Amino acid sequence: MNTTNTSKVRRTASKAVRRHQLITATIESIAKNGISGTTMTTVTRGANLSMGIVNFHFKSKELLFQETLMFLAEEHRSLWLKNLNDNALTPLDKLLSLVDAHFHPSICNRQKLAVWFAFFGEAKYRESYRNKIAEIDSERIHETELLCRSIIEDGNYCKVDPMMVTKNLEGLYDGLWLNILLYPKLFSRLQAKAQIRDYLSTIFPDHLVSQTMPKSKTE
Amino acid sequence: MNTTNTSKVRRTASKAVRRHQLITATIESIAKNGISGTTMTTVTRGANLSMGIVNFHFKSKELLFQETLMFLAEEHRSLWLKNLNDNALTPLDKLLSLVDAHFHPSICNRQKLAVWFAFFGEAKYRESYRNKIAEIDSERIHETELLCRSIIEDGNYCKVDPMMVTKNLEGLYDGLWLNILLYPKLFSRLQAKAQIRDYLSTIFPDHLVSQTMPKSKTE
Amino acid sequence: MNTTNTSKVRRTASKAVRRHQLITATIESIAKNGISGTTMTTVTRGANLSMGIVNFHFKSKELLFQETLMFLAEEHRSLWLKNLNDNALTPLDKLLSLVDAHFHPSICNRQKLAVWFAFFGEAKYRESYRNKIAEIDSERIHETELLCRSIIEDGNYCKVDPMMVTKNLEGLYDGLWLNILLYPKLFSRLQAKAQIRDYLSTIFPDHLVSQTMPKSKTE
Amino acid sequence: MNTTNTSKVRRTASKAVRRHQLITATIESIAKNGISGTTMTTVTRGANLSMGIVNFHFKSKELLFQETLMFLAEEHRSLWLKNLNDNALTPLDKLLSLVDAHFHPSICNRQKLAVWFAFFGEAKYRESYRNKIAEIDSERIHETELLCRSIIEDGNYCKVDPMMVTKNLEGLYDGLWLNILLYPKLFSRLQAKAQIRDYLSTIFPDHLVSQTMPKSKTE
DNA sequence: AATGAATGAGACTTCATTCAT
DNA sequence: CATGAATGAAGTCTCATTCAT
Repeated sequence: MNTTNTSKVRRTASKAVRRHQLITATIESIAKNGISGTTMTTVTRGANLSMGIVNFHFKSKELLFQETLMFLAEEHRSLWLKNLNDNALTPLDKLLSLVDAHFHPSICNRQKLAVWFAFFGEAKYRESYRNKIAEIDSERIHETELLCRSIIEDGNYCKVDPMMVTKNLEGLYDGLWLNILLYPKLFSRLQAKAQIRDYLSTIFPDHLVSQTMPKSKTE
Repeated sequence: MNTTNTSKVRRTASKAVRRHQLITATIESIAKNGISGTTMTTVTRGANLSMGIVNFHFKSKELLFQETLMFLAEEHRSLWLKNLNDNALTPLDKLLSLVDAHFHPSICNRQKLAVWFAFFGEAKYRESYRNKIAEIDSERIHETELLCRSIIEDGNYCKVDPMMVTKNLEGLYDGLWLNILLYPKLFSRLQAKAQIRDYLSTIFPDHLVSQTMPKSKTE
Repeated sequence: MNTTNTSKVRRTASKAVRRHQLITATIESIAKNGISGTTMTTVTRGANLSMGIVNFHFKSKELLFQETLMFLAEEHRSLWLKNLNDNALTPLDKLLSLVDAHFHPSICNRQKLAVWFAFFGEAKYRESYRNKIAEIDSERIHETELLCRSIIEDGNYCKVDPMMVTKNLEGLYDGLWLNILLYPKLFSRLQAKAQIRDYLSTIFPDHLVSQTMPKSKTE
Repeated sequence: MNTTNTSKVRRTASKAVRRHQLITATIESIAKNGISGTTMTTVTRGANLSMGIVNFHFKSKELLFQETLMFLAEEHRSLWLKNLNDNALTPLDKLLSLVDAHFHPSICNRQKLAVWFAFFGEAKYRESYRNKIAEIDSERIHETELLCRSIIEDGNYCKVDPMMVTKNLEGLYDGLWLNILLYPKLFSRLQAKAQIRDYLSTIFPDHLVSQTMPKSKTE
């Protein structure tokens, strides 16, 4: 890094700051107005910047959206990845930590969920998603399967198929997210975590004791 | 191209026919172009009709979309409702039939799924969804819970919470739908059914025998 | 007339009836919705008829409007013409009768005034107006001038210019109509008649005695 | 064509300039094409600008029209108001100046008259008119009445009702405007001024000497 | 004669992008 | 780097007119 030329450093920093500022404003706007209601104006006004700036820092609205999607994906990945390499944790702890990452307040809030499903909902962004994020999903699926395999081996659950569990988990993540987004009064992230724990306790009864869901416990 | 009517013979079809024709074209267009890529032109061209006709039969694009959503919801509901009142079926059969309804080819195909998630993805249509379809969802959740209760009672599964199972099922429906939509190569409706059966066989072991998933069997 | 062929007579009658029905509906719609808010739909719905019928009885919306304008002009003309050839009346009586015709309830009501000024307001209808109605206006101006000349001669008002009076009267007709249309709370047709009488009493003091305006006298 | 700026030099004019430019173009278009023939295209093309600009500077066509009406009203008001507070003038001079303001070339020309009557002719703009301009009209009527009262007192015209004169004047303004608009060959603003002077000379014979109308004198 | 579903041109409006400042 | 006025393509909707019935 050129640490002597401060102006250049500042400029570079400024650039990253602007981009982050715009991505944040994009997330807020999509959550509030939907994808079709999100315009260059809603984004830049939300960021307190001028209209023309998006085409300067990103090349087009299209690319701004793609980078927003990437930002969410990376943010999510870095969260569930955090405890995965911690050798002090058991496979079960790691798995539960991975589950919890999906329902962490920094990920599972109405704004972010709204953006995820906004992208899921549009054919062209699904394409983007597949191109850019499939790898992250594969990685997580693979890690999950390995963890399940460890737990199965450890508990000698001969009838449990690790891939089946993995895919059920993947399904539950998305489905519970959607339910939380659609019916926030009926579904919550705490309950979602409890539900998945309940599921896992049925699959791995010797590792996890089934317990009744917490009723409106504040975290 | 218009395959049912030749060239000029297309004036003055019944109102219901036109409306259905336009709803079908809307589903096709949303699946192909996404909601934001679906215009009056894509819809009417798909139906081989003129632009102005949508505002004639529906009042606006907005209402066309709402009625399209309602159409899907009713179609889905009538399918899962079909076997629910058949007294010859056991509660388990009914529950499995309800599960299968979600993955019936007439419901769980790329076009229809694309439309469902298109509506889920836009804030304003989520509002529509809640207003119009919450009742159908409540009804299904209630019926599912009753069936679970019956099975639990019958099998004396004292540790199983019927509501927990119900909510897990609801989550799995949506989550597996999304996975099928996102990664059609990796997830299929047959596999989805098998996964849910696997889940249920863990919950209700005396009713359902766990079995390995069929590997890429064409239906 | 073919009085033996009743069906034919009825048809002919029916045609005139339809046309009148549509012209009436046009007047009502223009008064209510303005010219730009008047569509084939508002007209035909007002007449309780189907959309296509205007293009049958008139050739186009344009011609319907022109004939509506003509209808108003003829109706107006026949009213002010009525007493003009009555030899029992003095010139002054005839003049006053002509003035009163402009403020007769069948002419000077909000609906009809709205239509007159709708046509005055649009360049293309002003053209129509000039082409079709200029002659009627000339006729009335000419008659008015003759009457003024008679009264001037009779009263020996040597300083009064009959053309000046005529043009002032013509100006007052339209101007008071407009004021009635714009500010119905402040201006009324009774008051308008009184104003013009007041004006005439100043011009022809020996024929008309100046009198204070009637205050809210119901006709 | 754009005669003030050459070719490309037209970006970023001040907001007030653009607004005035568009209002002027609106007046020109309404005069030429009528209100219903005035579109965003006719206006912007007349101003040598792009279509989208109207919705940028005004919010909608509707608001452009309302501001155009206000512009005319203010322009008119500032003209007739000019001499009203000049203490060097007699009440009669003031009254005549007020009359003349209505027939000043900057006000009483075919373009402006066409726009006034376009607004008078449409129900919805009459409503606008009442909401926005009634106050200006009341102000003028009040001032006129005061002037008449002064003149009556000064000349001891005990039989003259100041309100009656005022309302006749208001009627004559509009009526003569309309005649000039409809029959420009037969009616002129000079003649209109002469007519009103003639009327006033009959009402206030000691202040104004009746004189024969000028025959086609060019100004 | 009459109907009204269907057409399609054209209106208003929105908005991503450009570019002079 | 940043601004925001300006552009113009494209979208939704209206509506006079047509024409099979």
